[in-house]
Amino acid sequence: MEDSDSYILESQIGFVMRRVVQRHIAIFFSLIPDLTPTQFAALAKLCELGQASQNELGRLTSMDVATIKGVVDRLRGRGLVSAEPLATDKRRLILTPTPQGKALYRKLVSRAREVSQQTLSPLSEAESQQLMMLLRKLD
Amino acid sequence: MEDSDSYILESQIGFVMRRVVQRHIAIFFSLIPDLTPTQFAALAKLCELGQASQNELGRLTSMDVATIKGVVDRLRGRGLVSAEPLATDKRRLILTPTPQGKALYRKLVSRAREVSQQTLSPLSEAESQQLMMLLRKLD
DNA sequence: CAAAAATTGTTTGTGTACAAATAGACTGTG
DNA sequence: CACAGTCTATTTGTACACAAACAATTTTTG
Repeated sequence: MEDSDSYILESQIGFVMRRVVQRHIAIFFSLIPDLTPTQFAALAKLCELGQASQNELGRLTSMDVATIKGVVDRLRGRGLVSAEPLATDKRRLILTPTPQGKALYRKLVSRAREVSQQTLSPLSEAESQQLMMLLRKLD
Repeated sequence: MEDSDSYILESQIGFVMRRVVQRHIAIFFSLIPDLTPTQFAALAKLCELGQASQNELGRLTSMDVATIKGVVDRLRGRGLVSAEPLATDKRRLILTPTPQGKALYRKLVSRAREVSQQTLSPLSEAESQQLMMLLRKLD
């Protein structure tokens, strides 16, 4: 019966994940103060693709239309991404990384790998793989 | 050498966690549209404690001073939490859940448990425990 | 006890994140 | 071909999240 007494906030998956994400973002910032994780994700995906519409980039990086707009605007504002409307489909805004965007990405990518590594550093290799496998199932 | 080619955004712990958190928040909202996860966390912890200063509540729920202020302001605005300065230490703002706050918490707590359960539903019991154990190490 | 240090809370500014509404452009089907 | 439905992007509003700076108040310590 004492149903409400058994709710331990600290044991809830959402609470723990929020804390782990906070730690991860702090590590990211310590190694890559230049960009936020979200901005880096958008830039990385765009560099991988070479080119994409804003909407497409949002879908591929799991960002809402409003969110990706803000992120892209900031990347454009810093000259890392250029944008122009597509002639054959006037709805779309085609994004391309600028040379500076590509250069920055190349410069940061090894540090980004380091971020993932540091985040997982309390775990063994086997544990890290286990964790990734489990998280993927919740994706 | 082709170092930058081997960065797979989708395999990075940060990216995957961001997606898992997004899914969790969506589940939370579907079952508990009344409050955000953050608001519920603050209310839950305050109900557990009976009483706390704003700063203390923030620390216990892993919220920054500015964040906890916003969250508490909204809970106060809805009459779920009451606040008054502490006589013996005029810096502190003592928070207490109102009767409505307590009632809402009691009403929602079983649904909150359901949120955690649904979030973990793609995993077996053993896998869920494994995941929680691994996440705790990253905390 | 007095000055230095620490704590609590507020404010401001930037950056996600999502819902909902809108406008313009395309696509498909009748 | 028309028009209903879909897609892309923008805008607005709300809610975290954190850094940095500030004021007021303890607490520490020399």
